Amino acid sequence: MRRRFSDEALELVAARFKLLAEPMRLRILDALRGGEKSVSELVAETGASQANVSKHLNLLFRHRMVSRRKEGLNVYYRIADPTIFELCELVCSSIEAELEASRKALARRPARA
Amino acid sequence: MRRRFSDEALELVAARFKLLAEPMRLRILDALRGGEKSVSELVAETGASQANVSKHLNLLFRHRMVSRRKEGLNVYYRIADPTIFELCELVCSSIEAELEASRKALARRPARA
DNA sequence: TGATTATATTTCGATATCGGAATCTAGCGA
DNA sequence: TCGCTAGATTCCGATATCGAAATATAATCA
Repeated sequence: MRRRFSDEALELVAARFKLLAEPMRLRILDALRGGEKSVSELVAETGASQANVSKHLNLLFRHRMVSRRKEGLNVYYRIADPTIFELCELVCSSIEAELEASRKALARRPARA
Repeated sequence: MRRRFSDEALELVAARFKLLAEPMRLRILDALRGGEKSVSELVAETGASQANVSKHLNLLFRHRMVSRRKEGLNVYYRIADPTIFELCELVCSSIEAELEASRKALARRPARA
């Protein structure tokens, strides 16, 4: 039981991953890729309800993944942590590798059962 | 609602992140950093129950994050997807940045309230 | 074959979190 | 001041998943 990481450290890392473990949050983050957007724009772009988008944005904000700026009635959100996209790219290539492996495993199956 | 990613693609990416969003799985993966280990070794090293370790390993295996080798009564697991560690390093530095930002925010508070 | 050991699987209760619906709040304009 | 609009918050039911406990399976050995 010799441990490289403390429980708290692991909790922090896991919490970070958990933020990205939600399709809708990923969609929101992707929508922000091009620059800041208001909540309504994000609602329009994601197809989710306003309440939902707002909740997700708040969560991301509390973890400093996005930052925000108020202008009149609107609130504009933008990506605060650019490592997000590196993470997603790594995961994407990892998934491609996994799918490719699955494909090959299927192809390796005896031609005539 | 112009979308860069399909729903399925986002589900896949989110599922991948979800795998890493569990402290115990991170601990197991970290234990495998040095090379393959048997289930009992992992149980000893993580302090979790055998059933739990087994379940986590199975989940990781089904997603091809680890692979395994049977030898007699033992089953040896090893990391199959090395991008895991890159992911964790990115997240760690991102967390450090977040904590540093929080620290500075605190320090910026008026000296005498 | 029967016992033992390593691992896997199933069941279960507790907990977390998503999305929907309704409501609240703040800022702007008439 | 009133009403409208953008966004935030609260409450709720449904669903997922963790860990614990018990049990099952499989490989080895006596």
